[in-house]
Amino acid sequence: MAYDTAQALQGFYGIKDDASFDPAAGLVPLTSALIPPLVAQAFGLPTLGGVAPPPPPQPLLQPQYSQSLYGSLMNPALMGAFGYGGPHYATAIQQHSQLGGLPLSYIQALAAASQQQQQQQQQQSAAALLAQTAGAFHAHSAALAAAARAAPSTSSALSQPVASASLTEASSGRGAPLEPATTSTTTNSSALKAPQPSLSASAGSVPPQHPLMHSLYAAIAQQQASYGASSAATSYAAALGPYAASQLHSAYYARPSDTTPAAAAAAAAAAAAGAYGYQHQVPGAGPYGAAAAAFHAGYGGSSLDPYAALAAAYRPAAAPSFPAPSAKPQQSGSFCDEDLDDGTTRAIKRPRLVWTPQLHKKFESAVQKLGVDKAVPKNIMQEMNIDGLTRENVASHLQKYRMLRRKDATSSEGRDSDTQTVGSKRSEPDSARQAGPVAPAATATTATTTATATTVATAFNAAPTKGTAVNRSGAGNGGSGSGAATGTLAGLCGTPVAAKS
DNA sequence: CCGAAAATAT
DNA sequence: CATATTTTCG
Repeated sequence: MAYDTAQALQGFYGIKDDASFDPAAGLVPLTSALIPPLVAQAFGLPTLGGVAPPPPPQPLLQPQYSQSLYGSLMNPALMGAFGYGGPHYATAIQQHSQLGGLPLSYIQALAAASQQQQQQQQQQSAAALLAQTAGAFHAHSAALAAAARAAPSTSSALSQPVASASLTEASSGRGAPLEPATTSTTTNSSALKAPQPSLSASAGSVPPQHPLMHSLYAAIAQQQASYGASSAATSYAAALGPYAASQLHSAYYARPSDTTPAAAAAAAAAAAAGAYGYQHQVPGAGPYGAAAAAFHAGYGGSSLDPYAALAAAYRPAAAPSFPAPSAKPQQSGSFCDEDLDDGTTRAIKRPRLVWTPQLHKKFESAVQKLGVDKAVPKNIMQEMNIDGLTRENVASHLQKYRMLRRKDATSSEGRDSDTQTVGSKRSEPDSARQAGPVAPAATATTATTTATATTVATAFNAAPTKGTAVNRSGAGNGGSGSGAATGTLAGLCGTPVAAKS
């Protein structure tokens, strides 16, 4: 029988009650199958495939502490802020972690997971491995950015991602190093080159770097070299292109409010998990992490990525995310506009918005709140008040929404219609004083509330991809009907916004 | 700014 | 290939 990831995870989670392992605390377990040997090696971890390290009885770390370490480990910038290299830091690591400075809890997670996925890992083909490696990179960047997002006093400076900055600068090839693969067909050639400079750059020009990071980059570089000519390199490179992009993006998503180490860890973990296709929606995990993951998942989508499917499948379950231009007007400008630096940096495309159920819910209620005739993009957008959401986004969604409604109305409500006119909405059932030019849809839409609502909702919530029936288990919030999810929503709405207008 | 249709991305 | 989202256009 097929290996049940959901079950495995569940079992995994069941093992501990300790806060250190509580996903809600921000530590999302990464299973061994998800951790490429390469990474393990770079981090000085014992080979996970072989000897499964016995899961230590109890975590020694204070959850918060481990999270901090985790976060800092993944983020050079953060480490700088933490005064990495200082005696305090060193001591802390030495004292609390036995393996390469990784938080014990993290290691434990790997260990536990490895026991369960050992088999699988052994069977992985070279291709899968490759894809994984790429995925790891991706995950790393996601985590990196996510962590950076919460860097204590650095957050504001993050609008100009440290790493990415050096990446772009160093990769003097003003060509299109960071180009996130414009056309799928042209991806190959250009993408093949992109990663090269990126790697060397990040390895060399990021000042305060944790030794482990060096190892990682070194290992990856090495790996890359060995794959250099093979066709496989293509996929690897392709996967790496997004690496740069995702890093830049997530940095832009930085939110001033999200500055606690815990949040950082949560975000980092979630992001990493997401990048791996493990959009395991953990209750309480920072909405930002989830959001980031959702976005990043979109970038991991190499057809060779074994986890791409999962990522896709999970995407809708994640908290809605938006390229938050940030609350600060001064910085917000830099978002979608191209950096004028010196031509080395290219404009970054705003990531595709994913209309998650939560987001759609907001949209819907906004539409209801406003009347039929007031429900136009701009108003809806304002009503929703979601950071980073653009009018275009709404307009588009509205178009689709109306389309569905119309279709639905006509098909299921042919004659008796109005019976349901129920006004779950107030404010203008009869204010149809708009005899004018208005849309023909108006009438149809007004009625059928209930009937269509369901259908529409369904249509909107339907998961995009097929495949992977795998776990959706723990997540649970994918459902449309159920309430909850409020927490996430709360996290979503934040500062008013922006985007360029 | 709106809405529809074309173009892309997934 | 079908959809979801983004862009373009009137």
